[in-house]
Amino acid sequence: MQKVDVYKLIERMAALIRSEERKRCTEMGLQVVHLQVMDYLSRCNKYSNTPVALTNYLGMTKGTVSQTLLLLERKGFIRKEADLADKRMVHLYLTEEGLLMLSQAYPSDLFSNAGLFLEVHNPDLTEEPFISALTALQKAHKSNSFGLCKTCKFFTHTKDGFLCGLTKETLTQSDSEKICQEHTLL
Amino acid sequence: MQKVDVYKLIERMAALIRSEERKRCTEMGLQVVHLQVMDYLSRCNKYSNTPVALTNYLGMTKGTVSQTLLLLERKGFIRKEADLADKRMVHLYLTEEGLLMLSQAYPSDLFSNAGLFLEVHNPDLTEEPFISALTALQKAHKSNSFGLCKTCKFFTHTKDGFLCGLTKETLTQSDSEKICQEHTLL
DNA sequence: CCATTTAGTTTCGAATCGAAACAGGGCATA
DNA sequence: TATGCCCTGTTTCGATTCGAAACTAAATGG
Repeated sequence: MQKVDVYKLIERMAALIRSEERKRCTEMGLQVVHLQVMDYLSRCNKYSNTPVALTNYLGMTKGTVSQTLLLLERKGFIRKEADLADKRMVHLYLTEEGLLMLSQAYPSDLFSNAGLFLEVHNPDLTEEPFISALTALQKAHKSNSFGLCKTCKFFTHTKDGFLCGLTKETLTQSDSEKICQEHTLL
Repeated sequence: MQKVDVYKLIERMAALIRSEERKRCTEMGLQVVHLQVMDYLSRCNKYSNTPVALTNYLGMTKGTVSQTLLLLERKGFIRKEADLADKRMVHLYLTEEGLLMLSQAYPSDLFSNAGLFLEVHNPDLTEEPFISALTALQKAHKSNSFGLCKTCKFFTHTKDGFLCGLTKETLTQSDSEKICQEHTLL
């Protein structure tokens, strides 16, 4: 089998998801980028909630990201906080309103319905092939892979929890399941 | 296993693909929507190359699609042709320049590199789980599923080829492997 | 034959988007 | 400590996207 075909299938799924997202966003008076930003902020860890990380994640220019963040802040969906150590940096947080809006605009019923179909028609389907496909894609992606913290090569177990080998900080269970901009495979 | 998690993985792949697409488009002086439109036109069949189909496929309003098409036409990437039977309808075609631009902007090396990784690290990976996931997503998607012609319930085999049960027209091999806006499962 | 639906365009104002210039903090090195 | 470079983020500009709504014209269906 041509392994490229797998990604054709994934692209088609991505197109369907995108279309659903767009319709949702239009109903809520949002742009698709807004949803992407808020979704990212809800799933990234404390090292990755900065405008630069967003710039890399979305593949846009920093000027554009700056504009979008300005608007989201005006609308009250996100909040900026200066970094105490490095005064150049800014950390972004979803507000209560932002979280609410995200939960309404996110097409979770599309996924849960599709999940139900799978449950019924393909009960022995496992996550493994999808994890393999994601890992391969992350490796092929030239810039950052934006993977989950716990799948990073700097992630280690210690006697009382988890540790990031890059920042030497201890991590909580929740930290370890979030997206990190420093994520590196192998 | 929660089958919803499969779609979390797919979403992450979609985000990586999107980011790569955006960077490619920026380099080529395109908007992401332009690539999406041209990619769709290169993969849809003769029933589905109209502005309305694009509107449904992308989930945008028809006014926006009309604008985008105007620009792509000005740039010489697409060509419009009036439908002979129904004078309200317009058919869209990629020009030579459009095809060339598409082949340059499309992140095919990302997919072929990822495919190579899979070839090496997961040689017994099959397409089946991905097909199942796509089918489930198409069923869960409220509006059109935009699937391949040959997976449609109106698609039938005849003694000298293929037939669309909806239009009663015979189909070529190439037709049967393209995206159709009338695609219906089951 | 007339009302309704459908395909597509036009117009408007807000927002996106990339490019480029800018401000200012960190940091290395001389 | 001073200089220069890199990094993070903002601002400004003009072209384009985007949705909403009004519009034209062709098909459809009583």
